[in-house]
Amino acid sequence: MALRIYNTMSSQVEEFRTLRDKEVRMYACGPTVYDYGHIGNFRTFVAVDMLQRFLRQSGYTVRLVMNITDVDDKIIRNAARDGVNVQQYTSKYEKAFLEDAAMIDIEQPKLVRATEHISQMADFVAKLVEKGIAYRTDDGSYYFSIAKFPQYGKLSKRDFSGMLDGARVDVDEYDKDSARDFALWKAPKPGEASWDTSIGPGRPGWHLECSVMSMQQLGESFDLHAGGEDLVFPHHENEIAQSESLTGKTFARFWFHVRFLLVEGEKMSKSLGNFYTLRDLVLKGHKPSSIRYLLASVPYRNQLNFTFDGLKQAAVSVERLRNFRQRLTAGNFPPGSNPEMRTLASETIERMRASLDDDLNTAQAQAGIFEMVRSANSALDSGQIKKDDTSPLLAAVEKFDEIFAVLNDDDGSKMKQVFDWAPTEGREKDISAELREAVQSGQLSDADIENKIAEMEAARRSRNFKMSDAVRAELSNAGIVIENTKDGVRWHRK
RNA sequence: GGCGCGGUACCCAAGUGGUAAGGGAGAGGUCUGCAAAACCUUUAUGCGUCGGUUCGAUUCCGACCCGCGCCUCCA
Repeated sequence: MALRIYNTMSSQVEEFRTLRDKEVRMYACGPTVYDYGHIGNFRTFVAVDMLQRFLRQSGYTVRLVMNITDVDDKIIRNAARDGVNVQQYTSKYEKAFLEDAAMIDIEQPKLVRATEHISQMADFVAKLVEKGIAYRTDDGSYYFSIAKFPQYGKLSKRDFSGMLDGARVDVDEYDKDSARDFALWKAPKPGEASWDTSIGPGRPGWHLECSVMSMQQLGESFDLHAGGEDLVFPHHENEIAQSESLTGKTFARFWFHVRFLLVEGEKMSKSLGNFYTLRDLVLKGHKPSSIRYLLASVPYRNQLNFTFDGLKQAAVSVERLRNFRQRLTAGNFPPGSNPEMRTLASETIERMRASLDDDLNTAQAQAGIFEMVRSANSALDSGQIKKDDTSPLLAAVEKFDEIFAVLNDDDGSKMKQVFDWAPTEGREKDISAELREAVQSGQLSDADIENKIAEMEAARRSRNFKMSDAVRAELSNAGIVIENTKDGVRWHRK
């Protein structure tokens, strides 16, 4: 069995194959850093992250490159509005993006920035001009002539043959030859960022950076190119046109596109009031792990309906997995082993792998781990788990978390970062009671908590339940949950 | 209008030509000083509607209804 994955280019699920044996070279279209990232952005990035993680788990070496678009119309406009230069403007949001990505455990890829590749982009345009594929207009802009690339439209399955007729107009026109020709390079406008290059002053068109940087980092042909579904056209179509007409080689073999999500059943938009950045959700008191879990729980090609109810459900699901892991690590078990548990663990690992091999069916992989958790909890209750059984079961949990990455119990410290950030943007008023509580629970050190628990246990031994309940309530208010079990006290942060 | 995706229980959401995974929520129970965790039972004769193919369809085909996406540098 091997990974089978949907390829937008062929419109079908294909067996994933690499150009170089066990090495995967992939490129993901990253953020345009003009604002804080929203959960739609992060759905895509989480999906790419899980793909990357699963490829590693499957034995591949993965080289993932992601671009940061740090110059475009919105950036130029907003920077001007704020009275800062482009670099000052984007560095703030790039930093925020990286913090956010780390908050939901996205492994940081190799990052490349558009503004650091301006001269390479200009050279790229010059080569296209030499080949007669690109042309310059009188204002100093450069366009790609789609008439010179007959396969144009092959990714998005569009027929541009009608458009090609329009390309017969006089090349000396001021404007584009054809309405569909796209800008490779934009001539400078007053007050806009501009670079002096071998092809003249100006700034790059959006599509160019991805062609230039991906090929520089990964070679003229590489394995997989990823992004949100909206990028299929025109962005990725244009990247293919530029790249393949220059090299004559297949640009990327697999095209991986993540479907847009819905929020409370509707398209996320500012006008509908259902537009949320990652930080908005944390301010409301939601844990990063809940957010990641929810984003990860619907297979990437399906529409995901992101709801606050779903976020609560995700938190409970994560809690269930964490509790299970804690039961296994903290419990005392009699020596020996129960062969059924070893079988259960290996079957679960196999099932998760098969599910993910099937075009990253994350929902099925989750079903697999939960079925194991129920069976094993049942065995735990009836004392059928022996000392040697914990490690295979925990290994299955680890396999799951290598991909899903939601079991690390560090939500408190991550939420603290957002808590500390809020006042710097005048958003103190948006800090919810839930966030305050979560941050508070992070204030108590493990040692503080252990001391309180010792106090409580002493009270319970002397059957001073009033005292015991008081300590429980105190810890509960501080965001700490105490569980008394026959194997002793377990605790965790809410 | 063109191209594409989807409609599964109270909610989220897999899946299959042979009779519906998983999670949450609800109800009942076991355990329990309290609390929590966990387990057991239970909740879709039903998978948008109507036809068709088939021994048999939720799964294939057709029509229709509804939702969504791209066609505008929104992931």
